[in-house]
Amino acid sequence: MAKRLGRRYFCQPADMLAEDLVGKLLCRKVDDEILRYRIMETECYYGEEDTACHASKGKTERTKILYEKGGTAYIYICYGMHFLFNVVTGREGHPEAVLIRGITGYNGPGKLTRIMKINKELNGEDMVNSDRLWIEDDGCRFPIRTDKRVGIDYATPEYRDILWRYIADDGEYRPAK
DNA sequence: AGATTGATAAGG
DNA sequence: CTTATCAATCTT
Repeated sequence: MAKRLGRRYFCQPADMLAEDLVGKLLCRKVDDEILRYRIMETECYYGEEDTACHASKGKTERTKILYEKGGTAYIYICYGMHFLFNVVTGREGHPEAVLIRGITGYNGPGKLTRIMKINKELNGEDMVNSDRLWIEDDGCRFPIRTDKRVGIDYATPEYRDILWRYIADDGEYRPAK
């Protein structure tokens, strides 16, 4: 039986959640229709000290969402044309989040937001209470492999090379790139 | 390898 | 105000 993830869950550290969210069901309701897709790939962004994290330059109009409580949706436009979707994690006041990079059938962070109609309207949505966007656990588990994060060459070496990308390794899923 | 696309953040 | 940059994707 699938159960919805609550506040306690989202308040765990981002590196733990990034790994644990692989296999969970990302749920989106639009026009009384519920879309459910399984999360197959994530990345962890952790704190102002993580030079790949948007919050590494401190709190701004855009990044203030990262400082919200765990379970908040952080959505922003990348390269002028793609929405990228993150789940804020950890304790309120500490900027950390998990980027959802892939779901079954649609690999790539900009593709899944298009398919699931996730847009900037949902930036700041509280996924613990929302009836538009939430995550469920139906008990599904995958073996996980890790890799370096994608597209963050601007980060300092110790954070550029850290293995904070988590990929479902079920022999089926093939990540983009 | 190149085009696309517009928000964001920093600088004058 | 201007400008460079960007957690990507598609086409050639």
